[in-house]
Amino acid sequence: MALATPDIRSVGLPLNGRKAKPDLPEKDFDRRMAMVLEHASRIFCEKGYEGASMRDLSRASGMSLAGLYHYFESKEELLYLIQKHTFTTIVERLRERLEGCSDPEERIRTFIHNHLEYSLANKEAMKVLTHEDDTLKNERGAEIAAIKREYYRICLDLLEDLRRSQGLQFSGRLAVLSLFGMVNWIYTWHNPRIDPHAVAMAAQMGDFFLHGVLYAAKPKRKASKARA
Amino acid sequence: MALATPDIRSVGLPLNGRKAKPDLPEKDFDRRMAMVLEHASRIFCEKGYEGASMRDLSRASGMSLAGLYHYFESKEELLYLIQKHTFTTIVERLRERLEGCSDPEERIRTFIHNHLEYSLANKEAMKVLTHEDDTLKNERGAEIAAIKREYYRICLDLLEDLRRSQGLQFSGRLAVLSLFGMVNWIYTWHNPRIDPHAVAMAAQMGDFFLHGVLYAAKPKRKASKARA
DNA sequence: TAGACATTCGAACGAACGTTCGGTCAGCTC
DNA sequence: GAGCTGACCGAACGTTCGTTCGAATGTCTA
Repeated sequence: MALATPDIRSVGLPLNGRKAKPDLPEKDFDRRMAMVLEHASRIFCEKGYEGASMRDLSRASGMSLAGLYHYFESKEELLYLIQKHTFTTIVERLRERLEGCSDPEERIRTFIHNHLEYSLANKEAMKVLTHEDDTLKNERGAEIAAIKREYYRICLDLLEDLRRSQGLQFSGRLAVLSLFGMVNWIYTWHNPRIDPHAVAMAAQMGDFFLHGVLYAAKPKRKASKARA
Repeated sequence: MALATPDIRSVGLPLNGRKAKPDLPEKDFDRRMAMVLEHASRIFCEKGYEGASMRDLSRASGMSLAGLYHYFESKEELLYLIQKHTFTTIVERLRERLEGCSDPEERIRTFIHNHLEYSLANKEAMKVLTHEDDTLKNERGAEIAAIKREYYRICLDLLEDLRRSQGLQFSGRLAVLSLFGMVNWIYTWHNPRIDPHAVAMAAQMGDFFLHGVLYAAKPKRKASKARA
C-alpha cells in the first residue's frame, strides 16, 4: 500500500524544450521529475485528482510549491504524464509478450496476465488511470483516449481470432468490455494479504473468462433461459 | 444521456428534525429535495464530487446558493443521500425479486438482471455511487460501506448456494468480485444506441458468467495451463 | 390582525485553490 | 571574477470554494 509505480523513468516527451547538455544534468532532471511523479501518483490515488492540491503534492515530495512548477507546467500535466506513462508501458509490454505466442487462447491468457501483473505491481498509478478516466480535456485527453482505443482494439482482435479459430458466435464488444470490467475493478478490492498474486489470479480469471466465452457461445446444454 | 435517476422520492431519514404537519407541506419539502438531488446526481456524475461546486448545483437546480442549505446541511450530505437512496433501492428490489425464486442458477440471473436494470435506468446515480466509493468519511461513510457489505454478502451467498447445489469448487470471493467488476464497469461504456438493453444484456452476461463459473470450476478439458 | 414559521435570497465570510513573481544560490564558462 | 543558467523557494496574486448571516417574502394559525 505504501508506494507503487516504482518505474517511472525518462518519460520521453516534449517537456518544456530541454536541450541536451554534455552528460549528467539531463539525467538528474529526469530522476527528480520521476520522483515527484511517484509521489503524485500516490496522492492522486488517495484523494483523487480534484481532491488533491498542489500543496499536498509539495508536502509529499518535499519540494516547495513553486519548485514543482520548474518541472511541470500545470497540475493537469502531472496527471497527463502519469496516465500516459502507465498506459504506454502496459501496451508496450503486451506487444512484446504477444510476439512469442500464437495460440489464440494462449494469447488471451497473455493479455490477462500482462494486465494483472502490471496492475498489481502499480496499483496506485492504475487507479489514477482508471479513476480519472475522463478528467483530462482537449489534446491531452484525446491523446490518452487514443491509447485507450488502441488497447481496446488489441483485445478485441484477440477475441475475434479466438472466435474465428473455434467457429464460435458471440459479441466481441460485450466480451472485451466484460473482461475490462473484471480486470479494471481489481484495484477496488485486491488485498495482497488474502488474495492471490498476479500469476495465480491471471490463471483463475483466464479460466473463468475463457470458459465463459467458449461455453456460452455455442449453447450445448441449458442456454439462456433468461428472465428473472 | 440527458437525465436519469427519475425516482428519487421521499428518502426517509432524520433530516433536520422536520415535524409532521397536518397534510401537504411535508410532501412539498420532499419533492423539492428530490428535485435538487436529481440535479446533483447529474452534476456529480459529470464533474465528480470534488470537481462540482455548490454554485454548479445552484445553477443546475435553479435555486440560490443559500437556498440549498435550507434542504441540506452540507455538500457531503448531498452525496450521502444520493448514495444511500441508490444503494438501498437496489438492495430492496433485489430482496423482493429473490423471494419468488429458488433455483440457485436462476437466483444469480435475478441478481444480474436486477443490477443491470437499475444501473441502466439510473446511470448517473450509479456512477456517483461507484465512482465516489471512498469519498464519504466517518459515520456517513461507514453507513454506506455497511450497505455495500450487505450487498456483497447477498451475492456471495447466492454463489455459495450454487456451488453447493452443483458440488463445485471455486473461490466465491473471486467470482463475486469478478461479477461486480463486469456489472459496475458498464457505466463507463454502455451506449443505449448500440448496446443491448437491460434484459438482453442481463441474459448475455448471465450466460457468460454462469458458464465461466460452472465450467471453470470442474476442469473437464484443458483447464488452467496458465503461464504467459 | 398579529405572530409564528417555512422558504428563499443577496451578500458576504475566511479559507483554500492553482499559478506567478522576484529573488537567492550553486556551478559553469570565458 | 563577471556573467550566465538551472534549480529552487517565500510570498503573494486573483479566483473560487463551502458555508453563514440577516433580511425579505409568503402562508397558516390564533
